[in-house]
Amino acid sequence: MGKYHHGDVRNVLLQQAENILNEEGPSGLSLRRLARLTGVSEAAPYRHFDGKDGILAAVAIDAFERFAERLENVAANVQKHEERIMALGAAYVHFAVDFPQHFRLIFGRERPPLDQYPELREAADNAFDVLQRAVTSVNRRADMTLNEAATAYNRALAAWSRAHGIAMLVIDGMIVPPADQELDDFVLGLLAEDLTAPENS
Amino acid sequence: MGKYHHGDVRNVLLQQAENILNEEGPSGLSLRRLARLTGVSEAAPYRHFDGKDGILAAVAIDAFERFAERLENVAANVQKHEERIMALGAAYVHFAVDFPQHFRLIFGRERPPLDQYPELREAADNAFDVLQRAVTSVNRRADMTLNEAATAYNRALAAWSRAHGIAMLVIDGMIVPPADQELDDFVLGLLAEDLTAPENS
DNA sequence: CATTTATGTTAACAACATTAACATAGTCAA
DNA sequence: TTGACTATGTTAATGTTGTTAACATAAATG
Repeated sequence: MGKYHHGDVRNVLLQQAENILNEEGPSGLSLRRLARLTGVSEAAPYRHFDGKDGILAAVAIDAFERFAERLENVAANVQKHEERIMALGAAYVHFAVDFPQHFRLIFGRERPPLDQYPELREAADNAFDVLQRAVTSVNRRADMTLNEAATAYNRALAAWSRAHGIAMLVIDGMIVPPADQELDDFVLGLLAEDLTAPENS
Repeated sequence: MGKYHHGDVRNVLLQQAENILNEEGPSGLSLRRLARLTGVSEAAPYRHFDGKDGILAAVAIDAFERFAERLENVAANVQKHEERIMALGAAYVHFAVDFPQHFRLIFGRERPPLDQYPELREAADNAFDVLQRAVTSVNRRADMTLNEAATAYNRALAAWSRAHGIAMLVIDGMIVPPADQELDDFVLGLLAEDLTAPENS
């Protein structure tokens, strides 16, 4: 009775899952509803994914890849070290603003456990490697002292956490970027603030 | 048959809910299990809370209050402006590390909508006011130019987002604070990094 | 062509949030 | 005190969820 091979059911499910996720977040994504919307029986998704976590993992992998791609592009196109750090931070936040649910998924606790999905772990490691490499590359020289290396590492962490904090607070609506300014400029301004500088900047 | 008035059921439920939340996060908190663990019927919680969101709201209010309390203490006890910003950032992260689930609850998307729980909104506003006020108080002088005021505001945002980013990445396990260093010192170091400074700091 | 595998189905299960219908303890006015 | 009202408890029901089992058929493979 049922139609078989309506096309690439797996991809249709995945695409539909991304749509739902974008609008309602991971908790609003119900497997049964997903199946219904896709026009397939309620148990069909289990033939293509390892349950709900499996679908979330697939979406997260996709998100990690797009995320890494963007960062790589930016890192490759900005030569000067300081500028590259800044540009990466801006791109980081920009991605979060463009795909807030995906961003939350890859960082939040609804992300399926990395050790249960090797491809997910790989995608995650790759994205963070891109980030870390791009930030520390210039600093990592053979003749660095231990202290200098530690400093370079701290810089990477500082840059990363700043971008992450801005991203989170913006997509949570706690920080509202000014309407009369480009998002990137706003982010660059925040990243460049030096809290130890005198007050009259 | 059933015992009535086992004591303060509302508070027992709330306490139990906090326990469960600490161990398993908001998704692991099931109303029915909560009721069972509390030794009360499965519908009883609905007499004391507005469903699951109601319980989460109550927990979140509690968390906001503890959070604000800590920040207020720190702000009141540190006089120098730069030092206060830093100390607040450290306290911010420290709270997140001490109560990761509560921190996630008050910032994440599982937090019940503020406009449905006025007390929750009040608690949230209060916490952020404490933060904002403590960071900008010294800068906000009557004779400030518009530009100076904007700068002060940006500083507050920068401080906030940095602390938030560190907090998030640490409790998500993406950043692992060195074991041989006090958490506060580690955080202070990251907060003080100036990304625009020359590389050999 | 026969068999195996991939992919679909329906039906069932247990857990969940929520609500309705009902019962009793505590409170308070008459 | 008594009688009504309210607060707080109960059980039972509804509808949704994730997941699995039992079954059916298309596609691939020998």
